Amino acid sequence: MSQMGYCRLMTLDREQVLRSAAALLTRKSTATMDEVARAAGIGRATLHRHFAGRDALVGALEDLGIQEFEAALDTAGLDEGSAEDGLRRFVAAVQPAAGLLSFLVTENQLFEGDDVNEGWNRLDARVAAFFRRGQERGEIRIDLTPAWLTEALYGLIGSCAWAVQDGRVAAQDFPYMIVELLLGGARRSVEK
Amino acid sequence: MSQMGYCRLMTLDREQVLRSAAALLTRKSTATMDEVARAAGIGRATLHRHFAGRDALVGALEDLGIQEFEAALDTAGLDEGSAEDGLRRFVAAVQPAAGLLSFLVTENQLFEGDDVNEGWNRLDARVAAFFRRGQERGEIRIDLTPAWLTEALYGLIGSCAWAVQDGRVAAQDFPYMIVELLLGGARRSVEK
DNA sequence: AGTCGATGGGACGTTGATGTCTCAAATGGG
DNA sequence: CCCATTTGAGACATCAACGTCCCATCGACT
Repeated sequence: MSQMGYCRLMTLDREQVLRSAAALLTRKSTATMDEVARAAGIGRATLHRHFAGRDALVGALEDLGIQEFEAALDTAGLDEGSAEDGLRRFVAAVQPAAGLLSFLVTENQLFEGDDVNEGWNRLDARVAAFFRRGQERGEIRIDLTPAWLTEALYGLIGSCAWAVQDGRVAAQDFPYMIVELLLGGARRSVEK
Repeated sequence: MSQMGYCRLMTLDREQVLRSAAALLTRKSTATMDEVARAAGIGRATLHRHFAGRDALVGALEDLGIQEFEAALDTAGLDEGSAEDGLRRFVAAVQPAAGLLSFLVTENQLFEGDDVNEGWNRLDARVAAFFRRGQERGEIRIDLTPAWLTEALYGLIGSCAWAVQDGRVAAQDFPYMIVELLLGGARRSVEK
């Protein structure tokens, strides 16, 4: 009747399975349930005991991604200091989850928007609000809408995550490449 | 047995089928062969007479995308005038094919890189060379590698195409949003 | 040692997409 | 007006992935 130890072990396993599934699906988004199970070192039956099906797995992955994204937003402290420093801290904090986020974004795109997880709306709103505050404080251009800047940030995170995986960008340059391009742009100006 | 819906449209050119397939797969990348056929206004059998299978269809779509991408590069005249003007012309020229390009990029990502169409390498090389020339002429920052700028351009094109499709960005702002962000960045500086 | 629960492997049946085939009907040219 | 070609629709087999189930095995706790 020792439910305590039993439950804790289960959740740990579930967490590990989720991590390895994220790592695999990040690289191969069409991976089979069997491949996911093998990658986690468990049998397909056990995988189905943890997650009712593929939808449930992707759903759990979605929750995990949203949670990590939100945690990155929280720990970054977007509003402390300049917009640039806040964004730099955020991108650095979100880097470990970048691949997962990229996977979830494309997964969401081909999902016929019935019941989208409202967590995305909350995150979008936080990021867009960050850019809007930057505009109000005169740090961010006003001719680029917060919605577009948010979308562009996601796109750059996904592109850079893929470039890192392909070896075209060094992992340590991830935050620099994204923030410098998003904020500073590629144009070489006199004062820089 | 008069099928009223189909009498009107006679021999549909392979080109037209490709166009409608591109338009559909851009929105729903997992569309069925049957859906592709219906979207083109033809039967599934006829679709198979034009393209041996799904792989052949995607391959033809790939060739079409590469061709349009290259045509955009040619008509834009990247090297005429400043890098900014060249990029602006190119993004405007590539806008009609942006959705297709986005589809092909993600399709290529989940493709286990066996025999990648070498057309992509050629296009990547041209774009990267454009950025490199901009660096040599002092117009482009040298701390952002041409490979990353190329990747970022693709990412921004895909993100903006999706944002336009979702109504978050006006179609007429497509070139402006991309070029301004990629070259100028979001930071509000004094001289701007 | 004995028991209980979890695991993994495998064997199902089901589903959805694919590719191939045939045939009737429609089209267009001669 | 007739005939060759093309088309759409449907039937059919195939295949891969999914989801479910069973059972032998293993590990942990008593």
